[in-house]
Amino acid sequence: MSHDMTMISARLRQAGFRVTPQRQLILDAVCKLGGHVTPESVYKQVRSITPAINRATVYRTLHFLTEQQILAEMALPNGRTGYEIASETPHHHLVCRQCGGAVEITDEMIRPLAAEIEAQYNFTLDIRHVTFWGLCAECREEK
Amino acid sequence: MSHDMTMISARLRQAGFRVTPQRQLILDAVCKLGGHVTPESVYKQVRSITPAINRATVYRTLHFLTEQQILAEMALPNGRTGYEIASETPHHHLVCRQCGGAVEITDEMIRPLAAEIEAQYNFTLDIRHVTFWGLCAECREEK
DNA sequence: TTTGTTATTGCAAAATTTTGCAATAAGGAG
DNA sequence: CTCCTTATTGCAAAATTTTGCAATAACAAA
Repeated sequence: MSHDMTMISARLRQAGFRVTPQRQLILDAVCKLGGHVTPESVYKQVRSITPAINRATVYRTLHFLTEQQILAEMALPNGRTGYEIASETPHHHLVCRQCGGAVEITDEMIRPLAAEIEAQYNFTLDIRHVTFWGLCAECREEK
Repeated sequence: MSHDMTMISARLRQAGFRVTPQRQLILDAVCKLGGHVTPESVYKQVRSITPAINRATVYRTLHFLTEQQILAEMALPNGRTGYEIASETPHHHLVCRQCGGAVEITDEMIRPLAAEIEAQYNFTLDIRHVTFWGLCAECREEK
């Protein structure tokens, strides 16, 4: 999953935000690294390209891009926060609290629940990413 | 929702853990404060009773009690982690990303999804607490 | 009660993340 | 191309959270 910078730039400017070199570098880094990245891994990756970036900017930009739905935030097994490129078709994770392994599940799976919540609580779900915890098959056997 | 210290003590000792004054104080504090507490609010509460406790112990104990399913961990609107007494009947939260308000939803609601995930992925869900994000009715109107 | 094992704590330092504020620079208007 | 407004960054300090290790103290067994 990659990113279309032209599209994204237009969207951001449209909304009154600015497209800075830092934001581009950070987004590139997330793509380059692929999968689930941490603020620290992004910082290191960007740093390997240029020293012209501050750690605080990485944190702030990661939050920002998440709000803009360009990235998705996710709970990592160690209790920290990870990020990934937000795909148009959202997906969710089953994380094993024993081995830390993660399995993806499709959005269709939780759609019925989303609809019910919406109807019953008049609450507009914004399920870009949900993490469920549990035990994977292997770890369960070991017990 | 309160806690039965006798019961809990037995359970912990049974599993080879120890029942220390710190753990009791922290559990008391969570109950006394009620609802969703933060590590800092627990620390302050305990401190107001006795200075005999360290901040690191609060963090470690909160984690520990969560693993023991005596507490439940939850994502707070500001991105930090909160805790609450784990009720026998688990429940989940809808958190509004605009106003930060939280609504509880019952476990029955997500049970069907849990069953499907279990069947399809052979993954034992451990849904003690799930947080869904979105927009509450009021905040949606304001847009 | 006393003793021995080892889970737990306190402490101090490191690691991670957030925040206020002045300086900088993106990008729309002229 | 130049100017202006103000969104964004860098910096430094604060706040939050985790971790290694030696000292302490639960509690099971004798």
